[in-house]
Amino acid sequence: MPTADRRLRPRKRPVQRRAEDTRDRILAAAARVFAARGYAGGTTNHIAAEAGLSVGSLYQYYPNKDALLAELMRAHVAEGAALIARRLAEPPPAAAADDADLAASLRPFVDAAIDNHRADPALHRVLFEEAPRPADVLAELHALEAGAVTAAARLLRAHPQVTAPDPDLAAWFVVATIESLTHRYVGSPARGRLDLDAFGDELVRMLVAYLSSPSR
Amino acid sequence: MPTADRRLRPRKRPVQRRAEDTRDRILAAAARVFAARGYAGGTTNHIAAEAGLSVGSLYQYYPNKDALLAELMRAHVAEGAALIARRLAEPPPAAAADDADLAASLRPFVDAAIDNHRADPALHRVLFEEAPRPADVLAELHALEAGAVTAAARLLRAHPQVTAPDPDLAAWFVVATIESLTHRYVGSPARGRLDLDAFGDELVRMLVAYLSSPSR
DNA sequence: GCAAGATACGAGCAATAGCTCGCATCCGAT
DNA sequence: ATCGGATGCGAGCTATTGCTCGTATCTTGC
Repeated sequence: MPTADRRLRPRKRPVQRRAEDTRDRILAAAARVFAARGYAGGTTNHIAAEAGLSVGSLYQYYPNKDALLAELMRAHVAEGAALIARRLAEPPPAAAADDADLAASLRPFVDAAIDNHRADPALHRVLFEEAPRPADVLAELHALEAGAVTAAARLLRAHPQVTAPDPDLAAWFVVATIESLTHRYVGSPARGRLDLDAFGDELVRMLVAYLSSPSR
Repeated sequence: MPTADRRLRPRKRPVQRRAEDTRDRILAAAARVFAARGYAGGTTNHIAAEAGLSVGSLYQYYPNKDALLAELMRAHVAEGAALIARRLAEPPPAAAADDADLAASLRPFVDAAIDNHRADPALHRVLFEEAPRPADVLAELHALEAGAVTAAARLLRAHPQVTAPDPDLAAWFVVATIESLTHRYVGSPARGRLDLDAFGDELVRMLVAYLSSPSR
């Protein structure tokens, strides 16, 4: 059983170039091992071996197994945030009809979600489902989601064809739907019958229909 | 590390009344312990203690830890199947407009999903996210989902106001959306701001909008 | 009341995990 | 060239886990 609460941050700052490489090698190895063997099955000895190092070296840079996991989570979350920021920064394609406009606005969110899952679905699953998530990482995650919901709500308010009476609620639904369905899609047998682009198209279609349906 | 592949079925059929009670007590204790401490953290000794028994007794009825998990999964899946069957058997409320009709048809699926998650979200999470899922249970799960998709597709074809060009694809989206969003909802901080009924209503609204949106 | 099987017990075994620590090796500043 | 700190090593300690097995207790049919 892992020793629970210690520093989850690296125990030592590398000062030589060599050490920095080592640090990265360990983290990369951890990603591969966790993805392949799961959290419980991915032992620190496996990770060290995969990195071509001894356990001792591993523990010079990471105080315990959970620290490795936390670092991977942080990296993945940061990458996700960067991904969506980049997508949003892209100039939106010229708008045509109203619906097309809304669809174009939603597309960056969908594409970002797809990108974030496509890279390494197995690792993603281990990080955000199987593994125990330390409180601070969970908080970071929720903050990220809250940010996305806020951004989505602002976007919905700016689009006149959005008929949802409560944009905040609708925004939560939009974000949750994108995240959840993408996640489910990549780990589903349905993937065989439907390629990623078609999936994204259909997802956008559903959201547009939901948001611009005649109000009640 | 758990011994991987052995019989996952109980090792001994109880013949006395007392034993049957014991079997049930063990399973109930396992549910509580797994829900509270996760899969890895829920040890067989914990479970035995929680059941007020010794480990030896536990192993008279379940050959190993994974068998307990498999049994819980089977029970949960069976309950889910029963739940949806019951909901579908209920006489649908009298139809009004077309949209209301479609909404009424979708409602049983949504309610069944909500029921299935509401009972014990923590256990549900452990069973279907954290824990290793044996192949046969996974297959059973996929079969259940495939069945739901088929039923949904049939339903969609029968509803004239459904504009989706590909009912099979739409059916997958409907089932995936219901399952995933419900799952996400029960384990989300958003739950505070939105009660279950309102959630179900909004979910149905989204699906109706998606399915009956003007075709493109 | 009694035998025989069913049930329950729990100390302890074997396996394996996370992690330490004393020592070897390497690198860079002087 | 050398010296000191940074880096790397890996046998092995400690803790814990899943699980066994010999024994004790209870139930039931006669």
